Amino acid sequence: MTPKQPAERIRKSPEQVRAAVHQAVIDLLSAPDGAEPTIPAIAQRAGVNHTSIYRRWGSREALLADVVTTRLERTSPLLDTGSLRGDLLAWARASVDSIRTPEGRVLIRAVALSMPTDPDTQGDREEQFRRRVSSIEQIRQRATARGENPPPLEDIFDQLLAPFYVRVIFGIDPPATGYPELLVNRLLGTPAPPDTA
Amino acid sequence: MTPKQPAERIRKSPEQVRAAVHQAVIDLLSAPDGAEPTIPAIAQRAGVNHTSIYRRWGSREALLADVVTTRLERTSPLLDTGSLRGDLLAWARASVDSIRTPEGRVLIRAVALSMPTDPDTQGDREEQFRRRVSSIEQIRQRATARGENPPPLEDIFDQLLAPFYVRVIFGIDPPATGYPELLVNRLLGTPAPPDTA
DNA sequence: GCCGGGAAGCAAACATCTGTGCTTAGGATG
DNA sequence: CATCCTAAGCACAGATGTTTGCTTCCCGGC
Repeated sequence: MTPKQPAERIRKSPEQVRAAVHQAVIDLLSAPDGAEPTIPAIAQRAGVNHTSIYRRWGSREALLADVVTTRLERTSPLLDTGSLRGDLLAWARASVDSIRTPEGRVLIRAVALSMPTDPDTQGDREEQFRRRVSSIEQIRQRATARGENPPPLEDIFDQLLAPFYVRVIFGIDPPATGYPELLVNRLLGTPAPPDTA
Repeated sequence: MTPKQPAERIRKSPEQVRAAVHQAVIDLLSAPDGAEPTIPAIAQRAGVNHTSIYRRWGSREALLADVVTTRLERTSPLLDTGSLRGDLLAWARASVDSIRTPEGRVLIRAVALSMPTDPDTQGDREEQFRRRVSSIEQIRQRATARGENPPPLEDIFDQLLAPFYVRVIFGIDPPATGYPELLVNRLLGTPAPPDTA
């Protein structure tokens, strides 16, 4: 039996709870059987009482959404390279790098899984969708401001975003080299190479 | 209150149970909150005892997989049009039609959701994946036999399959007209238009 | 330094899901 | 037509997840 010192009984601050729970969610989504972790399991892993989670987030769905959006918003540097092609390439490269990590895959998957199908939450779904494509939208707007003529959002969605998501879902690794370039070239056409292809 | 005749107490035959349960799964996946239905809920909806489901399928995952594969295998006519482009177009049209129906969306979504992430079931995942792309593979093989030179599976996957899945997941309807043609043209190149570009 | 709001922790009730032993209907076989 | 075997239904028990009432601590303002 574990020695139980009375001093162990320290209460975590709200911020500590938040951080611990978020990390636990990521860990549990990444590591074990890939199944959606239960709230008691998350609580135990985070070392917090499960009631804290229930009271704070209310449901596992809300918790998952919170974790995912928090993490995703943290990883969007979205650098301005000065051209539409450059921006899209940078974005695609960042995405490919992301889905090469377990956490990245987990987040993408969680986004997909947390998208509800029912008409009730149509608003939520659109909100989620807009969040997910907001970087793309910014890239498009910048391009337009520059006088470039970016493809419609739907085209970028189909050709750039979709392959990432579906590969993550099916567990198909992206090609080892040149994948971002391949996708962007497909989308924009091959860029009149100055020397070689 | 519903009139409860004692004659209601009829036992369903195994085949009736199977059909009722399958239908209940589809209904529950389609209709209510889109969440994954529980076995008791499925049993109630199907009008069978939940133990019958537990004993027969063992787990909800297995049940879902059974329903999905059964349904999907039923809807794959896969006609031979005589050319790679024609076959792909037919496939894409069938897919678009499919994801315009609630049941089609539900099935796609269920496939995506049931794909496990963990390395333990790597075999299962590849099996599932192969099942899902088997029609594509057949189309490719037929094309090769004809002397045509079909694109690699991965390209078809990225450009034809991926948009369907991701649109279903995010709830984005495909363009009203010309979508299958658009995707196939992107994949194969525009087919030497006789009049205009 | 005292007080009050907010949130974490605890325990226990509550609901729900999962699984088991048993009975019995229904169909196949002889 | 009698019998056997499979699987459905029933009742109940065990496990797990969810929720609530209450206490205690931390962190502000006064």
